[in-house]
Formats: sequence, C-alpha cells, structure tokens
Amino acid sequence: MMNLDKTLSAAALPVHEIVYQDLRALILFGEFSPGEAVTIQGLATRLSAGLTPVREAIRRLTAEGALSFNDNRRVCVPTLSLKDLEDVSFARQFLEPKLIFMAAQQVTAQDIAALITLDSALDQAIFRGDAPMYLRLNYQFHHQLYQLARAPILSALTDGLWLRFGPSLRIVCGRLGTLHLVDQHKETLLALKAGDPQAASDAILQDVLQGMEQIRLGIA
Amino acid sequence: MMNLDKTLSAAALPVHEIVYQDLRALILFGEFSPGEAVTIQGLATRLSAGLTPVREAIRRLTAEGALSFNDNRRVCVPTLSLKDLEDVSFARQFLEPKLIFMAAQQVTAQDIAALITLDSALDQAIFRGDAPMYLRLNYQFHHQLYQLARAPILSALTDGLWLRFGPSLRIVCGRLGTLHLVDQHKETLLALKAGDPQAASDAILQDVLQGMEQIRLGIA
DNA sequence: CAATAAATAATTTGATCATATTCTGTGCAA
DNA sequence: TTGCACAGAATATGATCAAATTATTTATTG
Repeated sequence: MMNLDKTLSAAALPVHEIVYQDLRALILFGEFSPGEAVTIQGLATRLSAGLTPVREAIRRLTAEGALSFNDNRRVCVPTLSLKDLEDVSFARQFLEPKLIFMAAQQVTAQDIAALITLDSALDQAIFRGDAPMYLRLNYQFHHQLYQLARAPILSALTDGLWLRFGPSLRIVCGRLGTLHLVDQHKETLLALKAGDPQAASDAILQDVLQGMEQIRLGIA
Repeated sequence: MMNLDKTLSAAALPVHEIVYQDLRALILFGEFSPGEAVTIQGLATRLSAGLTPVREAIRRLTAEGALSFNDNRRVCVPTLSLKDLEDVSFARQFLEPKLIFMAAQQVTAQDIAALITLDSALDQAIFRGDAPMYLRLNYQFHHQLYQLARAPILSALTDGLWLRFGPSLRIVCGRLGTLHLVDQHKETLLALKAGDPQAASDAILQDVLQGMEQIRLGIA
C-alpha cells in the first residue's frame, strides 16, 4: 500500500524531525516559558510520539541551548539572565549585520518582494495585537534574510540565538503587548532595494539593538 | 548493591553522554575525516552501546554542526569548503577576543599557572611531533580560556566552532606535521599576567588568524 | 559476442516502539 | 536526623519494520 504521508506532505519527515520542529515552535512561539520543566514522557503524550524520537529532539534542542540538561537529568527551558542577554546581544550585533551585508550583495527583486509581503503581514499582526503571529513573522523575516546570505554556518549560529532569547521575548510581548513595538524593517528593505549593503547592515544593527533593549526592559 | 561506576568515576554519566564525548573526541582528535560516513549501528558496535544513546549523541553533534544529516537520513562528517572556513574565521575573530578580554578581567594567578602548564605540554607535543596530543592540548588551552570568561553562551558558540574546523585541522596537521606550527600563546599568557585585557585579546586574535590561515593553506 | 542498461534480490542501515532497568526525590517511620 | 520504601521519570536494550544501498541477474542493443 502506498504511504499516505508521502502523497500529502512533501517528504515524509521522520517523527524525530517533526517533534523537533513542534517543540522548537512551542519554545519560540508557544506556551513554554523560561524555567518551565519539560518531561520526555509528557512530550511523547502531548505530541503522540514514542520516547525515542522525543529524546532525540530534546538532545538537539539542548545542544542548541533552547533547553538545559540539569544534573538531575531533567530538562527545562533555561531562564535568561541579564548577563546572558548581554552575551546574546553581543553575538547578534556582529552576526546579523554581517549576514545582511552578504544578503544584500546577492538579493533579487523577487526576494525583496517576498520580504515586503512578510513585513506587511507583520505590521498587521502588530496592529491587531496578535502577539503569537507577530513573533512568528518577525522571526521569519529575519530568518529569511539569513537564508539569502547563503552562509549556512553563520546562519545556523544566528538562528540558534533566537532559541536563547525567544522565550523571554515572548514573555515580554505578552506582558507589554505589541502596539509599542518598533523595528527597522522598512529601512532595511529600502537599503536592499537600493542595493546598498552597508545601509542594510546598519539598519539591521539598529533593529537588533532595539529588539534586545525591549527584552532587557522586559526581564529587568 | 552499590553501583561500581559511582565509586570509580565521578558521577556515573548516562551512556548517551559518554557516547557523545567519545564521538566528539573521535571527530576532533580521532580518526573521523571530512566526508566520512557515520552509521548508528557501526557506532553502537564500536562503542558497545545501544542504538538509542548513539542516536541521541548523533543528534546533538548534528545540531552543533559536527555531523550533517543528509537527505538519505544518513549521517556524515561534513567537508569544510573555503567559504565555510571564511565564515568560521569571521565568527572566531570576534568571539575569541571578546572571551579572552572577559577572561583577563577575572583571571587568577592559579588559573594562569594552569594555563602555563598546559602550554608547556603543548610545546613538547609540537617538538615531539605528536600531532594527536597537540590537537588535544591546543583545544584544551583555548577551551580553558573560554571557561575563565564565565560567559556560557559565548563559550558554547565558540566551542562549537571547533567542531566545524576540527576535522580539517587534523588533516592539515597530519599532512604538514607539527614542527612548523606557531601560536601566540606566550604573548597571551604575558598579557594575562600583566592584567592587560586588550593585549590578551589582541594576542588571541593573532593566534586565531594564524590558525585559520594554516587550515586555509591546508585545504586549498 | 561484448557491453551497457534495467530489473530484481540481498544486505545494510535507519526509525520506531514496547519493555525492562536504573535513577531521583519525597514522604513516612524509627 | 537517618534509613527505607515508593512513585515518577529517565535510561537503555533489543525486536520489528521500512527505506536505501549494493550486488546480482537478466535483458537489450550495437
């Protein structure tokens, strides 16, 4: 008999991959908060998966810093200290401008159009006060820029940082709402259209600094 | 009955942790070369472990970029392209100086003494032409510096980069020997003793640039 | 007939699960 | 306070199935 999954989805991903993505989304956009405990069996039940795939997904996210493996062998979502936030901020401050500089050098009109669409949806989410959607789209906007740089290693490093501050960002948004949020996406897009890598890089740096400052205010 | 492991080793680490460390060492210092395939069952046999712990270790190292997960669902040690090396180099160029700057601000005389011991052993390994030992000690020297910075997130990022260029560095050493190797460890240690964070930071930057250049020459 | 290509069988490897074992912390009793 | 038992959770194994690779055979063509 033919595999239904293959006909419906593109590639029939392994369960451990699906669990990884689901758990990742739960941490970034969902309901897992800093400090919250994560049990293997709980996740297996929740996502209707076996223990082995869940285990694999957890190890992966632990390696990325999205989860922390305690001495008790228990796993939880780490709490970001102010010191940690400074470290993340430092890393983002040079990684993101570099990525966007590289992206700007090879971006196509089509790529820019896609980014503009994304940014419009983002604005609407902010206006509606739809925090979960804002979180998703904001991440997606940045993530898509990373992809355009075609620098897999730097992209992976930068992507990984989102898992560190994601849960805190979510808490901040939940507490303060979305209406006050500002970004430098418009400026970045203008620089991309103008084919000015340096300006795009500068705009993103401002965006990063603003974003990190929001979190600092939120968790302080 | 009492667990023997606990009396002998420090903590009775889980098998998946031991497998992780072993496999990590095999990639960094051992015999796994870029492009080489890694099979779950092969590792399980080799390390006398079950499939699940091996699986977990592999997922962890995949997340760190030490292994790559192909479309075939097979796993192998990735080959570092010149472009990749540039990216790694870029990241190291700002991460390591930052870490060493922070380390220099809180390093103790005891810490410095330990580093000097390490560096002496390193010199001897170079003199003896003992490449495997050189690789281990060189990594350990840097790793120990990272620890002193007390910046877990930045340390983890930087540590992870070694897994990216480790296999290539090993090949280069095997091909060119160790006698021509140079580093800036002495200068770094002097700056640490003098309590001069900026000088230590500068010295490490030179060390990183030299190291990356060695690899570039080796894989070109 | 030789050589290449296609099809098929055999083997290896990966994915997942059910189950047994070990570990950790907690509450209760001495 | 100390020791013990128990519940919840993590750990680890081997069995089973599915997918992919390799080897073998068969077919086809120049």
